[in-house]
Amino acid sequence: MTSSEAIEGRSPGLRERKKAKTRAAIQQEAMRLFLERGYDGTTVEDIAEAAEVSPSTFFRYFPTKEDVVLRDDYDELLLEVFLAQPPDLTPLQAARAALHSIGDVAGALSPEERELERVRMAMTFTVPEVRARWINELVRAFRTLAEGVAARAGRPADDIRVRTFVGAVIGVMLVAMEPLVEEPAREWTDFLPAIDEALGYLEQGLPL
Amino acid sequence: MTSSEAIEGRSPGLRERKKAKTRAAIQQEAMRLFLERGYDGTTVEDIAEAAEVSPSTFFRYFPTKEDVVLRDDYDELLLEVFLAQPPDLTPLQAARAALHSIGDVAGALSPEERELERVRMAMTFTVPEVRARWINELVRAFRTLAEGVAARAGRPADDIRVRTFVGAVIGVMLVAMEPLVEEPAREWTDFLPAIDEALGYLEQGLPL
DNA sequence: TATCGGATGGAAGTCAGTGTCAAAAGGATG
DNA sequence: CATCCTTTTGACACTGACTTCCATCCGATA
Repeated sequence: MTSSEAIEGRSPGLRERKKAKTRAAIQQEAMRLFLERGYDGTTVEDIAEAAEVSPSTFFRYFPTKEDVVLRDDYDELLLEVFLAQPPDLTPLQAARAALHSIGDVAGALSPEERELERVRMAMTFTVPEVRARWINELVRAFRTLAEGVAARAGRPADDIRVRTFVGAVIGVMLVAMEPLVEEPAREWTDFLPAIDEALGYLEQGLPL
Repeated sequence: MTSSEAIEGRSPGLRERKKAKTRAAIQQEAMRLFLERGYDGTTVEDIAEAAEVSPSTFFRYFPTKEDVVLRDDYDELLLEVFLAQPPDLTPLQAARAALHSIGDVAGALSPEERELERVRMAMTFTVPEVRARWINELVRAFRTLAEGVAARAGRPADDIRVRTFVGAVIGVMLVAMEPLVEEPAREWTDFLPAIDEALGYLEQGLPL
């Protein structure tokens, strides 16, 4: 047991590695097919076949078809980065700084990863059902973020002002990225300047 | 044609009246069953049977099961009321005034209508799939609202400041009403003060 | 009343998602 | 290497949302 633990410590073991590979293959093939035949034109069975697994295995990895598009690892990353910002920044400044860091991370991705992210985002904004569920993800992510903001502001997480702040940030990011609906070919990082500008207006009390 | 038009002008004709009645019956029975057995515990077939129509007719009136919950006539009402506000108000003041007017309208509803609205709202916030799609409705409604804001501010509708404003208002209303998730028995009008307070913080530039 | 067109019911089919069970593979132990 | 246990997998059957198509019915109009 001791030696095996050491091996697992270094690399996650054959079992885990295989799972990760299967998950990646499913997502990869799904995006390829979505791009080729569209989201609705691709059945779960098609994806399973392309990824060389059974349909039931598909659902073991992704609870719904939408989750193949939605599942990513950036939400928690965003939270970590936000929490790691210097404490002397205001919450809004911290949020903007965190966004820039995430943008740097995204910029350093390999071409394949970038392409996968691009298609993911295109689907997220283009397919109505997926977009609807994505907003839930956003709310959930920022609900966690509210705790960070609350800690930073020295207020309880259910404080109306904290909640208002978080809600405004959610809404602003949403509309700043909304042009993606019309231009699915763009990457979301293209919209970082727009988000930043919008957060700036928020900081100024929404001048009109 | 002339006489029939006159009649239609007064009352919409038997056919239209029957359709409205059928639509109302489906929604009514659906809410009753949802309250009784829960959303997932009620099939479309159950609803159709209770409303004495065929399942195919159900889908002619409501494209999806979720739409039975989401379909209402208040979105456009809210827009009308907003546009009718005196032009000397700022957009935010006009939004708050419009909300109050809507609250008055909701308060004047008959007990049956109130109850239906209450269940609608409870389902909207409680059932994940429905809530996800509701946010889309909200976005769509406020996309129209953006035009009103733009006109009021003397700016184009795609101006980033206008969009930011609208996005912030969406987000703020969203989180202000979010406690409905925990307390589905409440009516949404109970949250008007909270929404109003939140919009106030927005006006002040999100003090923390 | 006769006729036209929209609304309805019903049947058959597709696809997403769930539950179950047995076979296969992974990994630990002797 | 042989064995045993656990996890993963595939196959099957089933439910429920939603679509399509066609025969039928009924309100509107002449």
